[in-house]
Amino acid sequence: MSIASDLIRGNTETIILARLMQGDSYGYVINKAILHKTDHQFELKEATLYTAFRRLEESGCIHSYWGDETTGARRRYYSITPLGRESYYLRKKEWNVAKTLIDQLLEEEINDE
Amino acid sequence: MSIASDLIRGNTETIILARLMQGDSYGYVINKAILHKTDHQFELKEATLYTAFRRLEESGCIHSYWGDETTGARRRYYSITPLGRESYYLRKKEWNVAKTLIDQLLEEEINDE
DNA sequence: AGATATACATTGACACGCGAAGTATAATAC
DNA sequence: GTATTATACTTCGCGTGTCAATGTATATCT
Repeated sequence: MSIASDLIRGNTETIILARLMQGDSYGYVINKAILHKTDHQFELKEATLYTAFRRLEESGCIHSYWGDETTGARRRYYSITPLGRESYYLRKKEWNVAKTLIDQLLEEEINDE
Repeated sequence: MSIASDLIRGNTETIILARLMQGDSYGYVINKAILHKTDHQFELKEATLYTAFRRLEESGCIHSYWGDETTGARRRYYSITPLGRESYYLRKKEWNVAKTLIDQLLEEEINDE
């Protein structure tokens, strides 16, 4: 059972930020890490990943620079900014609030009064 | 702190189904119930609610009929179908899986290897 | 030489949430 | 008696995020 797009929506950026909290990295590796961490149950699609990077950079949450690889394909590295860290904590808090509310609303209670 | 649109996305239909698991009801009351259940922290916007009803009916998860009120505004009642019940359980399962995966991915682990 | 893995980018379609505006009836206030 | 508020549903159009598809480019493996 794969995870529906509409359910990760609103979390992709936070997922990326979480990864960058551990240190600078780049798209391909971040995606592989997500795949690995979820036992291949979930992956961000490339287009989704790279457009999320754009948004995060535009909003000042991350900063990018080209790696100095002398071999292999070029890599665009990303590092999280102070604003990004702040945003990460806030988003996590929001997620936890939302999670609780949704759990509450999905209950099939027999009587709620 | 209100709940972001992108975070409830994918759950609105399940929320409605959860309400209808308790018995037939209509839009206005369902919305008030949600508001009440979450201590006014969350409500489905009218447009969202009613378009979700449309989708659910189109997909055969719910069935609607006009109430026979002799006074007040007309009410369109909804009842959940067997398919709707099935769908409700499935969506809840999916939500729980997604929740776990997302929680896992949002962890700011110091070392994951 | 051809296939596969690495690595990033862009376009266009699609779906959902929602602000805004509208319709209609009944109850309450002044 | 009319103005406001609550009840109740509907539709239009915009914004945003996901993703399939396609393309570019390099290195390694067979």
